[in-house]
Amino acid sequence: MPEEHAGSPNEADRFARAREKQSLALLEDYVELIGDLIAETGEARVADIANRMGVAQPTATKTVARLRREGLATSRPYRGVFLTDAGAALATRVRARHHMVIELLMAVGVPAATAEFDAEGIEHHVSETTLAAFEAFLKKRQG
Amino acid sequence: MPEEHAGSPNEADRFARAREKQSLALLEDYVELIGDLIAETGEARVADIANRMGVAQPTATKTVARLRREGLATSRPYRGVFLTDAGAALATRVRARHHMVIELLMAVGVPAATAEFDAEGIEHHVSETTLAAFEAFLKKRQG
DNA sequence: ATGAAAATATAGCCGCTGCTATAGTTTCTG
DNA sequence: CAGAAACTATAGCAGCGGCTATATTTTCAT
Repeated sequence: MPEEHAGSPNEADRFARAREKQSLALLEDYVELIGDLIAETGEARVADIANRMGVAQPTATKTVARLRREGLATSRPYRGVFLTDAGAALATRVRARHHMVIELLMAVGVPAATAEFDAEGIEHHVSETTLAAFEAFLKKRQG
Repeated sequence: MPEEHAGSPNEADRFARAREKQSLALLEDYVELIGDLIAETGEARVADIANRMGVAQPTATKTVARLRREGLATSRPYRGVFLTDAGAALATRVRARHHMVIELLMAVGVPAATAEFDAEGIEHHVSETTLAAFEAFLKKRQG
């Protein structure tokens, strides 16, 4: 018989889930940003990605390599970066969730600038269930 | 003159802030957990910490060493772990924020179990400003 | 009090995400 | 079209946070 100390849903599981979400967070940010760059300027160059992410250029290069390994992007040396179908689909989902989090935060009274800052970290940990709840809350409130 | 492409508050700054928050997240989790263990059982042993965090024992040992380096905890070999004043103060703040996030999520319609899961990752990215907004929202709604 | 069990520490491995320095390509310009 | 500038890739370093395997210490029972 296990102990089941504090929080109801197994504490270790909660932490494990948070760790897992975190490992995907960076990929989600990159995919969203690459999608934005392509939409804005027609292409996503490593230098632009690095600049917008606020990291050194080799860091961006390395992460793009990981995106390739994960099947989210393609790229040829000295050329731009492109999203695969999976990458584009992820970008779309991530962008929608990002905006929803910002809207929810503002709806409960968080100033816009703060909402944009905090959303950057929060979004990656919002589950489908929570996202649906946010959507319903916003709809009821202003719909 | 900088470009200022997409999001209003400098995008790179947002990412930098999220990375910084993330680097503190693990320490916050450990400090909160150690405080809980001491409150519940009178002491925090490495084995218990590892078990509750869902990691292997050497991982917990290593992180406790980091807590010591950061001035948040003390420990002597083969003995329990204790919080410094700074560690205890952090634990209190973290616990309060954690509960506030769960309450806010439930207040906007997220099921309790989901709220507890998602809060584990979300809490670390909630700023003081956002926390205050949550508090005001809850007060107005049910106070 | 001694030997077994439990707890902790140490060593050494891995991948990720940063970084700087430098080499190699492409692109632009005079 | 050649040299400079800009961009990208590669090499190599560091810290973090996982892991397993193993050594050490403490605790518990006989």
